[in-house]
Amino acid sequence: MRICTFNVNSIRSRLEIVQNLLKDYDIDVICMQEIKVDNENFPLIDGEYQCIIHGQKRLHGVATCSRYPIDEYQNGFDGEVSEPRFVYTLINGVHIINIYAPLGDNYGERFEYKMYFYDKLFEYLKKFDLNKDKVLICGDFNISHTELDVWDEEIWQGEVTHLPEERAILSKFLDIGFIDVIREKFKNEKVFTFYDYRGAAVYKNEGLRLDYILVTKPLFEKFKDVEILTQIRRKRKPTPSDHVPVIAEFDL
DNA sequence: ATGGCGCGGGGTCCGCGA
Repeated sequence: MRICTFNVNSIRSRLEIVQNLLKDYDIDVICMQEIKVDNENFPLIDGEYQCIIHGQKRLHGVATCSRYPIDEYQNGFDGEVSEPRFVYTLINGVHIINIYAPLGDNYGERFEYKMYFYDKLFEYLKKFDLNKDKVLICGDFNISHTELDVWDEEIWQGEVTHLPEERAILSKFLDIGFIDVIREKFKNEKVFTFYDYRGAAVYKNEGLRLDYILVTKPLFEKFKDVEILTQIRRKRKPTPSDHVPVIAEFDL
């Protein structure tokens, strides 16, 4: 089973890239973030895939598309009426949570909303037995966990995505039993999943790792490999997203 | 590609992203 997470920065602008990705990398499930479209106008990516969409006009939005049957789903947290940033699906026995976390800011209103978002997520996780269930959380967390996740630790010290409270949230996922499969593979190596469009960041390797695939131990036992498709970000045509697709493979 | 941001809304700029 091959699961991809990809912040597409508009699905309508990235349709060709996504379609080629599904085909070239034999993807079973794709979790997309920042689709930037309402549910009605979400394009058909491939007739083989069924999509659970949580979108709105212009900003944010997530969608999970699968060529395996989707046995259960929920788009949006319980009672959530604000920004569309969450889709849950149950696919092939794996509880897949697709998130687009708010960016936040330096201790202003958006910082509070980011903390609120993660509170809601941890609340949602209480319905699972993390020691027994196969749970996968993936997406754009908008957090760079450690110095290995930023291209320049000094520059990013005290900046949004790398604030102590944000880094602590990522550590909390690990504390309650999740495993960061990218970090598991690239133990002491700087690897990035985001490069700002501005300032030629990708050509200078000035990246951040903001995207994660976190899995519980029962699923980690089936983990085979993870790939970060940086080459797609480096191409000029078709215009890439500022984020990089990441694919994890499981023996399921 | 020898450089350097891209997206959607209803637009010929603005707000947003990180």
